[in-house]
Amino acid sequence: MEVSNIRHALNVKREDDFAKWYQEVINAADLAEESGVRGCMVIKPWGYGIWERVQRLMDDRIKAAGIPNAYFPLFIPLANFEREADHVDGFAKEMAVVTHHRLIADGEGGLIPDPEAKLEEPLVVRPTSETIIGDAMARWVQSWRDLPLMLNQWANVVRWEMRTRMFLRTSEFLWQEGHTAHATREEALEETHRALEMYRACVEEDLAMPVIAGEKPENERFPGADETWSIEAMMQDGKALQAGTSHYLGTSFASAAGIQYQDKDGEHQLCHTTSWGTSTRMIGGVVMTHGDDDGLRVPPRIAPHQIVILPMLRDKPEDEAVLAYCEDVRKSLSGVSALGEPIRVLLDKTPGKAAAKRWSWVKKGAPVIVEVGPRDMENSKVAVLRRDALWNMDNGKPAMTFTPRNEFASTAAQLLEDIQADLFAEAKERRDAKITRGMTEWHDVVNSFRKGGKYPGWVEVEWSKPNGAELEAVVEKLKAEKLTFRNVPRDSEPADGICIFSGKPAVERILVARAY
RNA sequence: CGGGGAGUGGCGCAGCCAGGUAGCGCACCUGUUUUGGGUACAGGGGGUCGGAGGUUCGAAUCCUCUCUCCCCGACCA
Repeated sequence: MEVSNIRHALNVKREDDFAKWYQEVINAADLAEESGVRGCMVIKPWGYGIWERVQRLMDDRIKAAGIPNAYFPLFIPLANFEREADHVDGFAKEMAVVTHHRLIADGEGGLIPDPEAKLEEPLVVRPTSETIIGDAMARWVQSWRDLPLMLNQWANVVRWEMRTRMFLRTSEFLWQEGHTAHATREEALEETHRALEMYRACVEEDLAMPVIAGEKPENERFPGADETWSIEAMMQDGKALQAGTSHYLGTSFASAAGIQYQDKDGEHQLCHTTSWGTSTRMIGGVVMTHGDDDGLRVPPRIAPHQIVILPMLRDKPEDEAVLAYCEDVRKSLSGVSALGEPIRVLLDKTPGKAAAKRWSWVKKGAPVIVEVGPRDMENSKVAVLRRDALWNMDNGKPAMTFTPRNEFASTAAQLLEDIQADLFAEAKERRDAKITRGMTEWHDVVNSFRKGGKYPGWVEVEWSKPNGAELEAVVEKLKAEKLTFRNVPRDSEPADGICIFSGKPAVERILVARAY
């Protein structure tokens, strides 16, 4: 299919070593780097710019749902976690704790925490904010008129993970956490689903990453939640990535924090709460969904620069004219909107060889690269390179299209919309081809993962949704094959067969996959 | 935390086993060359070898401790 003389921008190909390729893209695209602090990364401008775009688009959706932002403390009193037993069980093993508030010299040129300055009560660096936001909600909710109470926070959180991976699992990460309190279970569930749907829309429409929304089985629930829902994306190696979660917390957190209200009859009632979050992990998902052997491909909606204009400067007198021509091209785009927003154009005047700059933008994944040389100027044209269709398969060279300059401005919006749509379609097609349905024997599932090639994808099976010891046994069975349950797809067909694990009548269909 | 691997100029690596103050490719700087485009040649700048301690006349090379990263496992919204 692919001509062999293509000289790709990366040294590692996806099919040769996916993990190494992932690292290389993050490097080559200038997204982030190691910080020297265990499990923590430095997010570089291009990576952070993408995050800011994601943040903006998600925040718009949250605000459109009528949920305002607020900010709560980074430090949470230890005692807060002791109130909800399941919650503390879930997070105890991975909490960073502040125990002192002062340093003193150790006498050997170093510094140590001052034993005299030990905190009465240790403070936990938030791994999530249910407990501290719950405190506030308890104060803020008195009457049924105060409900629903809906809040969102953009923040950093810390979870002391054993093994970290850039963007996918870092000790500190950036995220958004929504927290709501409602009068009834029905309203809280409705909010849980509204948040889930908001995530699905944002990730599919903005990040161009196809996901499957559904409910997590009991063993995968958020600590303390009654129901956990997720959106699951398939990476190019067939593994699953949880890209967002939404939880119905029942009344357990309300009970722990005392979030209650007086209803119209004057009776005290516990609130039903929800929480939901998405994080910088989504950036890792974008890399593993849209990246290729030449680096990253950023979907136009989340690209900090959608079009990069590259003047072919050669330290010659005509450089000035080329630059002026590029300025004109940029100006011609200034009134143009694409995908509902003013188009974002960068004229890259930084010194350096034009060819090297071109490849750096290819690796970063700018959706459209426009090259302009003296000859283009002479012909009133621009050379357009689509990052999502980089190569001319006939000659193995970059697929440049020479477009009349006045035509380019009028077609740019459509071009970006096409790229956004094509990236999504490509990812969706790849994913759908890798989901297997209809298996009724467990050993067939095992074989499909063992022998189904390098990247076997997912399998959807029917099961009887057991709990307790029976569920544990099933989870162990999965574990033995390095498999996990992902979710029960929201819109899957009803079950009509038997449980693949027990042979009992099945009650639903559930996705099984290897996961990040 | 268990097993394995690795940390040498910006990036990728060699040197280490048989210790004598560092080398290659890319990138970078200067000049020339080339000019529908990841050109070529010549010259040049930059590192004290993750960190600390030890052995030694002398350590990137040997020993001890420690930090960090990668892979597998365990663990994990």
